[in-house]
Amino acid sequence: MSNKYRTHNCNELRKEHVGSNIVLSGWINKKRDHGNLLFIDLRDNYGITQCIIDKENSNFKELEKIQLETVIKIEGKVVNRSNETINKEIKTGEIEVGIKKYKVLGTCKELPLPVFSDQEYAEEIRLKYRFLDLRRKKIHENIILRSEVISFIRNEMSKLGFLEFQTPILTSSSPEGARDFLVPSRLNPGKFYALPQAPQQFKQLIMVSGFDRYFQIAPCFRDEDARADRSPGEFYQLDLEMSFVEQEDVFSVVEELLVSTFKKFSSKKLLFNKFPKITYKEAMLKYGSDKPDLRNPLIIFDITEIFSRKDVSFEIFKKLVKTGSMVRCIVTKNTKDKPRSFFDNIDNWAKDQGASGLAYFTLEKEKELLAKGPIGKFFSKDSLEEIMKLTGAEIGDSVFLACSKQKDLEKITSLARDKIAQELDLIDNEIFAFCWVIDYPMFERDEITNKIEFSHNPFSMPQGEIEKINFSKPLDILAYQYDIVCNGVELSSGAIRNHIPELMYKLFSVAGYSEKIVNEKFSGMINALSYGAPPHGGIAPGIDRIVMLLANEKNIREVTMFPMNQNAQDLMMNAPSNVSDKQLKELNISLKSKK
RNA sequence: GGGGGUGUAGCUCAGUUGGUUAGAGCGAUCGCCUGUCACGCGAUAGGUCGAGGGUUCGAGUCCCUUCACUCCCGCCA
Repeated sequence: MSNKYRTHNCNELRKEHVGSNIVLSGWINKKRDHGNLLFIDLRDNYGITQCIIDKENSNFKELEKIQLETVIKIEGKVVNRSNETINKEIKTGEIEVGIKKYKVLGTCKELPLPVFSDQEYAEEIRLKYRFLDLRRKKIHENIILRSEVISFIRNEMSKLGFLEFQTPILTSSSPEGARDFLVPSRLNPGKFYALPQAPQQFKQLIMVSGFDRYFQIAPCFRDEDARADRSPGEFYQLDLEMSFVEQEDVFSVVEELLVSTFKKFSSKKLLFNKFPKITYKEAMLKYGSDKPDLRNPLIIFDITEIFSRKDVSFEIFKKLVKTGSMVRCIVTKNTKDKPRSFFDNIDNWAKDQGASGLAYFTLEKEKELLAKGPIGKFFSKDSLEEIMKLTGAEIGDSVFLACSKQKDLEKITSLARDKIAQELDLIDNEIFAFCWVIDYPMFERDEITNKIEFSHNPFSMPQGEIEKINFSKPLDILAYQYDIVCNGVELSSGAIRNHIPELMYKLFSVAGYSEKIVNEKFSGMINALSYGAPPHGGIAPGIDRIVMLLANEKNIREVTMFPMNQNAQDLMMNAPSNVSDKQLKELNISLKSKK
């Protein structure tokens, strides 16, 4: 493409263009002014071309004064660079453009943050001037990567026989799950739409409508507090759903897709091409978390039984165990020679995390097996042998122990597993370790209210033969509910859905919802399921997190073009903002207090 | 809602035990410089030390309150 702005882009010119007259347009990335000779690095989306002008040219004085990031058009001639002046860092580094004429296309004020630098800047300023920030190399490339990943996924999904559909953005609020974003309805005063937390019900309705395989790069809106890996407001999922499938069918589609995506867009190795399956229960025991980082070789062991032995005299733990606490431990290989500070640092760190600390000892053999460390003396030789049997620990290894009630114990051992692995540098940053976490429980008991609640998704299919499910023991019911985890990041969750209305009423009644309420809140769904629904299931991998892993970023805002800050404000667009009284009146809304 | 961290020039940061007129690099402005690619050299401008209060002869520094940003917990079916 050649027009009045350019004959080439800023990454196109090579040796073979030497001698030709060309037109380039772009931003002034950097100037190097030698007084009688001026270098200008002209930048566009594609790259950088060095342009040069000297005092013989009448434009020289003006160009010397021009601000960085001004958009200009340059007419000139491609010239060869001598060997010593070739720049191998850029693709156009063998040539430069001798400037004949130039024109300013867009002026630029003094910059609030430099564009050409690789330095890190405060997010507040980056988000306020996001359009400048996005010109910077790294984030510019991240956003391009995101585009390429999405278009690759679209293409793959299409090849796999999935059809892409859009679903409504204005929908109804649902009682389960996260806090909704609400939108007042002008035509229905006092009533509200909700933005979808996910197209969950719609995608099931698509299956009931007879479309066999659906996908969508779907925006999801949840009004919850932010984290580094969680944008406030909105995020994107690769939402997909399939009819007449079992869990394994969903797994094989998603594995194929993720393996090809990660192989295409990253040089890091996949630890498993076939993702291992870990049950929820096993994950909580061995890793203390339902999003285990399998790059980390450390495993948590339950050794509660040791503390009912007579030859163990660690009374603090023994007393706690009698009142229902458990003891779990992490074994580190060959750490007997680590300095005392290593152990104490971890102990102190655990205290900072709100735990009572991490007790530890090291297994050593002098005349006979013994435990060294502050609590070593409380363990007999036999009890140590039993611990070694339970955990696979060997002489020279150290054992870190925590004692608490199950939930706190899981949390602290999970954190400790990460912390200790970091301290010992056990995590290989150059791999992706995927796994499935399966067999989630259908229900859980709320610790505060003591009520039975859905633990994940109320629309999931319970496991086992439907006639034989024991609803009087709801906590034992498992669901066909699954997550994909990669490097400790929860990438997606999905389920085989419950397509049988009677069964759904039963499950909802366990969680305290009457048939009437279910009919009211999920009328669309429950009604649809009563008119011939196919068995179906799906999953929804998070696009932002996938790109985050591929771009090797720890913060989701580094792969999001226009993110909000932690307080869900858009500093560039000034959202949220006040609205006029007229708007409020139309919506039949009055504010309690106005600022 | 709770805990941690940060806040000093347009940007990135330094600032000792509380002690004179708060510094550096980049950027800006002006001058010098024809082969740089983080060009170099010289000069100038630029500060409510986040805000408010307190202690003190004296506060960027100590104390209290508060605000903003960020990380974490809660929350996120």
